[in-house]
Amino acid sequence: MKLSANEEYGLRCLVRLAYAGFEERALTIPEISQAEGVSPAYAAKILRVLRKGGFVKAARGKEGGYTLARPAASIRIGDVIDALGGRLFESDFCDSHAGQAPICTRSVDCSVRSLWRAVQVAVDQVLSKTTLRDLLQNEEEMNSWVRTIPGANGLRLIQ
Amino acid sequence: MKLSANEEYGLRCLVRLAYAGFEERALTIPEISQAEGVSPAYAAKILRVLRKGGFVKAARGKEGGYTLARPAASIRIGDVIDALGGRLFESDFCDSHAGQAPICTRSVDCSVRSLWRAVQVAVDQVLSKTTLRDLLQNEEEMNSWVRTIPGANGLRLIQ
DNA sequence: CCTAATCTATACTTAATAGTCAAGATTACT
DNA sequence: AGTAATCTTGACTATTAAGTATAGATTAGG
Ligand code: FES
Ligand code: FES
Repeated sequence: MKLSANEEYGLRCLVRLAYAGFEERALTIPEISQAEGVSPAYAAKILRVLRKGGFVKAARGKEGGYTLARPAASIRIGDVIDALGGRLFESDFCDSHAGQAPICTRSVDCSVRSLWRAVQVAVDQVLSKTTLRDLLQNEEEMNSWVRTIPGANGLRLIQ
Repeated sequence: MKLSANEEYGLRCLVRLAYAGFEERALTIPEISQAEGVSPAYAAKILRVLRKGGFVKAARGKEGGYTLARPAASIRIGDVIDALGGRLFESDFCDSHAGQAPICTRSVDCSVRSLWRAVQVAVDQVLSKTTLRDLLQNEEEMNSWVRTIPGANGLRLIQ
């Protein structure tokens, strides 16, 4: 249960593109690569995932580059993370972790499964209510905003 | 951001040991291995992590086996998951994902970091309030119980 | 039409996780 | 003491994720 590199870099790239969108500007792979400190080839690989997910669009050739495919406010971070790193508790998780048994021997009635669902719901609670637009604020604004998420009341962000 | 195999199997083993504990019974590696459908060698590897984490204790030799190191009610699932799979948003995550730059170029004021913290808190909200004891109920009881977690009110478990 | 700047696709290498294997150490029982 | 059942350890292999390399396709502008 760890954030993946794809999730981290992918989201950072999107935020950058959203900012560039304010000035109607496209960003090229070299630009993004340098801004995030990753290799151009790796940036390209990440951008491809974002393009296939429908979050950004690309223009080729001179004067080309990447822009958001739709307004930042309509891009749910939950969807972005799904595209970049899959779900925490995939629907086939129990099937694929059944070892040699046909399925978790407790599968008809499994409290562990119930716990994973609860964790997944808790994560979705935050991610599905956050849009790319919400990430275009400074950290402090973001901290207060996140506390207003219903179901996440009382979250304490001091770590 | 995916559950790891260690987390899944480790937690399942622990639940099994908790049930065996009701009858003051130790479970051997072959027993656990067969019950969970994984190889004995793999079960041994997982049990080792749990032992090093202080959740189970082992007795060697004939009549040996594994038992819980302390009462199920005092084993926080959050701690177990930390031992088995690390944290979602490790404290050095941003440092180790800075690419060639010394750190995320937005690091003094990063809304993405704030989001990751919020997700981590949401996960902790569930896991730190759940003990192994809570997992010793059937799935339905577990579903209702999980809804009572403060801060997770209104969670909907239908997936 | 040619060129330079750009994205695209696939294959490759490296690192991390998942899972196996084999040799050793401890204990109960006879 | 001897034996069989048990855990312990470290090294090994396989699979997946992270990151690189290279050749090709598209476009603006001269
Ligand atoms: S059904 Fe998935 S852990 Fe039991
Ligand atoms: S500081 Fe971690 S993503 Fe910006």
